[in-house]
Amino acid sequence: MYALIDGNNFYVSCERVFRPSLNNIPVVVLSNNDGCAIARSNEAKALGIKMGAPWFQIRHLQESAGLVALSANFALYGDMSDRMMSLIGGLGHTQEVYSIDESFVELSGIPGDLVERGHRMRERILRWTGLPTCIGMGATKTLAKLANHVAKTAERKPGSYPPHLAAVCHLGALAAHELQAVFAATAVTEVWGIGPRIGRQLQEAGVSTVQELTQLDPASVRRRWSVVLERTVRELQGLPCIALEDCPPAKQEIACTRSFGQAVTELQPLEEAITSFASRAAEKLRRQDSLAAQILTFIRTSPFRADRQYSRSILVPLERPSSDTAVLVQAALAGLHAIYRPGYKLAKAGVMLLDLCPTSLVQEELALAHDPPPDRSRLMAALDSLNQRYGRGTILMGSGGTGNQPKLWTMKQERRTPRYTTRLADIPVAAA
DNA sequence: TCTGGGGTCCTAGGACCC
DNA sequence: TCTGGGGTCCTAGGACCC
Repeated sequence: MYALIDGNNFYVSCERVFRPSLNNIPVVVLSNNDGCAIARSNEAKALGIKMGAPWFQIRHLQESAGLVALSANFALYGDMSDRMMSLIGGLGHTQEVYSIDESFVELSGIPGDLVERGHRMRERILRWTGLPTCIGMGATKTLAKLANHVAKTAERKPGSYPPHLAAVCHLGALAAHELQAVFAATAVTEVWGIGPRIGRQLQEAGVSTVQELTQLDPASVRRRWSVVLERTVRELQGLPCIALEDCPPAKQEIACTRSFGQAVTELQPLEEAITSFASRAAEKLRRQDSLAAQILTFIRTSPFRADRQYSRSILVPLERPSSDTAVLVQAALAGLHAIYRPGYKLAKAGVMLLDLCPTSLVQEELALAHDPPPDRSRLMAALDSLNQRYGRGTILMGSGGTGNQPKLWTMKQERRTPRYTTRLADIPVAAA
């Protein structure tokens, strides 16, 4: 038995904890670069704002409907997430932190009324962190996800499901006819693992509700679609096919990519950007104690513009696996020089570290032709601790440009709230 | 004017091996 | 005249997730 707990409209809810004036009004949180809406309050959803809606298309709602938009404040959301996750751990034996706002919890053998336990957990999270949540429970992870969808929808849209399923929904506790009614009232596109593409194909095959999906034969689903969809069908039928991952595996690739605040055509600002992306990626790599054997650099124009398009990437193999910022930056810049062409309005660039392996498993080599490169792991450790203590960007590679002058390529963040919980200077002051 | 970032898994097809 | 079968590894691309 599994539970899935997630924060309602998570980023918006984090902002509301520190700015109660945002309660009961339409609020969206914008993606990096203030590009599009990535979180919406219920009031914003009611205005018809879709997930991912470009900001320039909805900004008129500021005047006409009192919409408030905020730039994403990931330092705040990450810290609020840590607080919420540590509470959620108390719900069962093992916990998988699935995303910034979701956890699966294994519930087998937990005595007592699970629905009541779920309601108590919601109340505790709300009282201790200020964050509203919903909880779904079921025999498999896919059913728990589905139950969570039912819990949220029943709360937000009265009449869509029986009211006693709001906020906490345990599919395993329903009578058979009640479960079938829930399945019949839910579209296949709400199922975890079914995206727009497969959803369309299912509907063309006459399968539009979860109830119809659960009646398909898994083997035929595998032949017609794939083993992935077969697992989804079996999970909906109650057979666990996806295990809980209580200790997250090391990443197999690490990326740092950004859209620019404004178009870039010159090489020099691109070098600064690529330097900073590679440095940041190297930092993440060292945090998981791994080395990269290849690095990919890419640049591209905006596919939304009518301008001449340019999009290229290049994979640069390293002589030996490394997590050294200088080595990775140098390789990334070599890649950039190979693919850069003047005259294009570039909108985005990025760096990806590939072919990762744990530092402890790296293949040693015979020093035949020349001496091995100097070991700079202590230098990197010092760099990381300085940047952690005094703030990101305290120590930079020279090709990243000096920290003082404003950079045209950095992203737009015109509406970011303070880092209330992670910077001393930003801690809110309570008036007496 | 203006459209995010960071991941995973699966499959098909080519190259190569014996 | 007549040219196999079985396997692995790698890569690119598709689909999905939040």
